[in-house]
Amino acid sequence: MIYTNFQNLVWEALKKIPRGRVTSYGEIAKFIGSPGAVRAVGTAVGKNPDAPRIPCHRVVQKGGGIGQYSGPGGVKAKIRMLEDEGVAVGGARVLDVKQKMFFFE
DNA sequence: CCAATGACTAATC
DNA sequence: CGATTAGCCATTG
Repeated sequence: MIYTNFQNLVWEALKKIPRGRVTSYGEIAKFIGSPGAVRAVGTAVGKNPDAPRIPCHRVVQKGGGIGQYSGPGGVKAKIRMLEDEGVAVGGARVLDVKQKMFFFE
């Protein structure tokens, strides 16, 4: 399986997210040069090989919503990993999202 | 090339 | 707050 360039860009962006921080699909889309391709970004993230180097669980919805997670454990595991990294999560939502949200440079 | 799909977002109800 | 609708774009068959 050969991955597309779009997917590589998305995963490159994911690797830049520091531990204990989260980002939104929209930010990634903007960073890779396609501000409106949030749907495509979500699809690309979901197809990632789930390698340890790609922290796909640090990607949440713009308003702080957890969103989805295709890995083992689903959304539940995603929340757990975030909390484990120091991101406070209440229900299916990041509490201090404005503070934890990471923006690419 | 056309149609369907999906880890999104914003607007409405 | 949850459900629905409509736009959005890259990928896939």
